[in-house]
Amino acid sequence: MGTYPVGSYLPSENEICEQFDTTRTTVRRALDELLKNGFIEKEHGRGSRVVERRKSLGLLTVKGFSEALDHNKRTVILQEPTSQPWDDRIPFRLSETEKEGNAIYFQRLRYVNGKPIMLEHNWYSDLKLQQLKASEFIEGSFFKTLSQNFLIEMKGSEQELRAESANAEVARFLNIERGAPVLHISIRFTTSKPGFYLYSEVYCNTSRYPVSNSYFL
Amino acid sequence: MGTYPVGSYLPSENEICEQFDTTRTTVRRALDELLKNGFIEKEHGRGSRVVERRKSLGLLTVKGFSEALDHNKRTVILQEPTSQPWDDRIPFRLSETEKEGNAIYFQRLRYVNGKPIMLEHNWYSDLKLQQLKASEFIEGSFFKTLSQNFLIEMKGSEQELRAESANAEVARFLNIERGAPVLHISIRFTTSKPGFYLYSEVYCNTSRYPVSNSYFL
DNA sequence: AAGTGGTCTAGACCACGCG
DNA sequence: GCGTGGTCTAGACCACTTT
Repeated sequence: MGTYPVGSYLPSENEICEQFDTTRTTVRRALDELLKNGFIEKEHGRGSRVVERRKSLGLLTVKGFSEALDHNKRTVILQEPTSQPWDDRIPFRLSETEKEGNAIYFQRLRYVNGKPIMLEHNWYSDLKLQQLKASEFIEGSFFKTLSQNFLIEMKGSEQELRAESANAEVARFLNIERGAPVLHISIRFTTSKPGFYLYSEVYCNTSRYPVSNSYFL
Repeated sequence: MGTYPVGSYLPSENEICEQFDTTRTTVRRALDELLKNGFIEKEHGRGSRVVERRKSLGLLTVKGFSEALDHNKRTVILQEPTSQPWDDRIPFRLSETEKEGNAIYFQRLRYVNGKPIMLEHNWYSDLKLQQLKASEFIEGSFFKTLSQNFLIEMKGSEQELRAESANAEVARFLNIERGAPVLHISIRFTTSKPGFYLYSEVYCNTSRYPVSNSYFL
């Protein structure tokens, strides 16, 4: 085991099989993961080559902000998780069971290289998971906390994207002029816990850092 | 074989195996495709349920505009494919072989329900594929043409998204005010033909129709 | 011809939902 | 307990690239 420089080829799938005493199917699943996250490119008949990792925020992948690379990041909690009624802004249909309870809401502001870049509103059902404290977030990451403390993993997401003019609140937090264009992303995360979803409304200043996405297969 | 209404469950994977005389692996690959395209949801221990197809443009998937559902769509060619130097606007690194030749460029304006929604600039290397005529596009689709006439399939895409203010050109074509927020998407499509990429710069009016995306696994 | 990734068959075991 | 989807082993054949 080791580290492979950008541009070099990984061992062939069959060699990796021997090295880790496993099968092609499993090795290929692992390589597909690397492919999807932009670490390698596969070349039919030639091999799998390490490519330079994409820059920019990588927001659109399910991995979440904390795992985006290559930038100095900081997150400020603007609103501790609190129980309150569901918000009209959520553009996804809530399930009946979700609607029976309240929402746990929290708000964060995320900085990249010292500049406020993303304003984030988050909700989840208080019937499915207790109220957490932001100070308990593992390494500041909500996803890591769900994974390690509750064995809840992200399975996927649906997103709607809009270019909008910043309203007063967004402009204030992102330190931009009112009316400046911001990228508004509505996300519904599905999780490994049945019926448990996370909803996020994100407002993003993309003038310095574009949001990136990759799609494979 | 038949059609399954929204909300109903598909036969189990084992039943599908018998029905089509194939194996779990293959059936699961097919179901994962349906999952990724938002037709079904899988529920561990219960089954796979047909869900209502997502609305909105579905632009961010690799499938392309023509396969987005549920809207009346029309495409107008603003600029026939022509050979010209590569454009500075493309934010992706071009390969050395691409830079040796010119680009084939074409421009399209796409309407949804009678309103202009997307302004699209497209480039590909003239060294890798001949110049096509827009009138030869199969069902108006560039991707279908590549697939059926040249056996070139889309394998994936990288995208960068920005919220911007419409400049004069974009405002004119999208019939919006200058300075209004538009979603700017830069796309690099990878294809099954080695070294052959498609580059698109898309400007999208998202005030009526948000752009949607799904991400699974 | 040999080696690579792409796809497939065949079958095992596990985790989850439900009766 | 049983059927479901999730993951894995083991191995075959094909398409593509390189020597």
